[in-house]
Amino acid sequence: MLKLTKKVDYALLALNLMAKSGEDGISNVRDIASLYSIPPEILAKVMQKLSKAGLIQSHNAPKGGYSLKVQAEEISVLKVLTAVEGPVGIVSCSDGTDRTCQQHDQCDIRSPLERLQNNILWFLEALSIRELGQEPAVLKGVTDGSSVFGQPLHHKG
Amino acid sequence: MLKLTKKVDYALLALNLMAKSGEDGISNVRDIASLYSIPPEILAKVMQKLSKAGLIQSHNAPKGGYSLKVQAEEISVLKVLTAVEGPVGIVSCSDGTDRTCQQHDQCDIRSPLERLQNNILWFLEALSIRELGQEPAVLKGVTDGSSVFGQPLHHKG
DNA sequence: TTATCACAGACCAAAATGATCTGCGATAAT
DNA sequence: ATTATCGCAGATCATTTTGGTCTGTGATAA
Repeated sequence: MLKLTKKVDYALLALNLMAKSGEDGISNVRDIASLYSIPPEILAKVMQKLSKAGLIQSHNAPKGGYSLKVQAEEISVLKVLTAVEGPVGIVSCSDGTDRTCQQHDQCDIRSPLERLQNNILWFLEALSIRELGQEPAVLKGVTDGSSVFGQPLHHKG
Repeated sequence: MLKLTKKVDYALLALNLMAKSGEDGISNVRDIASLYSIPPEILAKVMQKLSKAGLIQSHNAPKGGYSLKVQAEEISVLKVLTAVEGPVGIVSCSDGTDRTCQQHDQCDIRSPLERLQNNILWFLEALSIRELGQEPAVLKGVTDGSSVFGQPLHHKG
């Protein structure tokens, strides 16, 4: 529950690798899958979804593969999640998939849960593929205090 | 993906109801299940977990049921989630369940994902059952600006 | 022409989740 | 003491989601 799927993990790993390999670096499915021990067929599907979402550019040819279509800073984790798994919603009622919710009429906790969801989405949108590849030490400098990252788990107690 | 389970939904609904019914209000499974159209057996299990976690107090007798064991302000959504579904982790590697992760050695995105996870957990911990029952208008006053709730979804663009 | 790549979809397996069924134990009211 | 009402416990099954496999097609540079 509240867990990212493996497909998303794979997508993030691949995108992070591509981000590190520079602007026009081309990586193919076979190599990435081999490096991270990912089933090639699965990664292939994931990459296709990222391509359709406009996050990466496909080069369909020998020595081809994929390259980032936009800068790593512009690719948020939320975009990746949405591209791979569809719209994100922590409550089933709020993503339009559950139109037969038995609790809908009596439900009196929707608003706060949706607010909570918006915050999570905001975080996912705020974290870019570029930041994903930063070492903790590097990230630390810009994440203490004002930034949303690196907050303590417990706000009290 | 990233979705709360129905059991958690049920737990939050029940706890919210109990929070509204006052300090020593006792509610039984049958009534709550009936009110929200929840399968009684499911809700029963959920309530038992909440009881074992020390969030509610059981009264095993006729006219019995459950009452809050601690104040609604002290019951965070994270506590509920953990009680009902076990430890929360958005990445499988970080909750100790996946000790055979094929990507572990090569994985270079763990740190930022764990940071992201900590932020989500922090939000879940910051939201209490009491706040869950507040109307949007009521909540709005204390959530604009400094508070973590009610942030805009997009921080840029 | 061919080997290497992406593209596409059907298909199956495993796991998580939701729900049901059955029986037991505690206790207040009668 | 008996009984009806409640929680407690677990095994079991169905459904959905997810992860993975298989087969084949189309594009293109060497």
